[in-house]
Amino acid sequence: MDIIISNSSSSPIYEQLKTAIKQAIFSNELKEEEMLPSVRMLANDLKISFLTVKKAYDELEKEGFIKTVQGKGSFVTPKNLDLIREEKLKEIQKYIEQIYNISKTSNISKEEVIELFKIIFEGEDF
Amino acid sequence: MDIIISNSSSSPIYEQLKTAIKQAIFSNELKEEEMLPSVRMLANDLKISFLTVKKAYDELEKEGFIKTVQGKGSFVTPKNLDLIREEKLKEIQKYIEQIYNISKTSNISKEEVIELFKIIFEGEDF
DNA sequence: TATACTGTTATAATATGCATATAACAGTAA
DNA sequence: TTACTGTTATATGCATATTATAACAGTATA
Repeated sequence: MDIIISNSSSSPIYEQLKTAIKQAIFSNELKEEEMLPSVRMLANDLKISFLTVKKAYDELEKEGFIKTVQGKGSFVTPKNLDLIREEKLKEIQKYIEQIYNISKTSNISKEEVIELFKIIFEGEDF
Repeated sequence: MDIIISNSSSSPIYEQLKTAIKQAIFSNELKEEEMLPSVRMLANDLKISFLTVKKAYDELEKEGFIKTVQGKGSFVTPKNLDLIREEKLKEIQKYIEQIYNISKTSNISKEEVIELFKIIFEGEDF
């Protein structure tokens, strides 16, 4: 698993980790039931605290992506297509929120945004 | 200038201020060369610290929206707003393209994207 | 059972960002 | 001079992120 963590990034390390691991799961780089690196190993590799890794793992478990068993390790949850879809929807939602913020402060109307949507989504009706 | 600041908002007060002032500039509620409320006046009105207002003003100046002169006040920069608009439209277009790519590869329908769009843009006057 | 891995928990320390209060300083205009 | 402007310095409170350290607990295996 190739993970690059940036200290200078505005987003916290544990968030960057979560994103990287989700991507690895989506791309099947981390397969179903596969064990993730142990919190200490990964922390060591990335030169960060194991507590930060644990925080990322804890949240990934809450979101249903992995399952952790004390004494054994953390494992990729058998793929749940609905979960992946939900995740992608959240991604899209974030983009739309960014668009909303830009339009709000740039005098760009909802209709103009819709027009762009139409062009990119190829002439289908909204 | 009607500005509403929410303490419970997730975004910092100075960001909310910046957004509100940009909107006022684009809507021509604040006209070119017009003086903005003084940091202390506005801080008083909004029941916040003048340092918070100053932070917002400082960033707005860096972004080219206003110009501050010590002893006189802060003034709306004469500006080619159309140029800013064009740049922002291009930014939005890039985001929509990203959304298109995600939806295409994740079995997410155009209708679902529109639904999200509606929820986020809902009830806003443009 | 001893060991070497796993994860868990508690505590303390540090850094950063946001926001505040206060006080003093500096420029502008009447 | 007075009364507005903005500027700067210092200190405090608070939340979040991250860290180090140490001790504890479960699992697998030689």
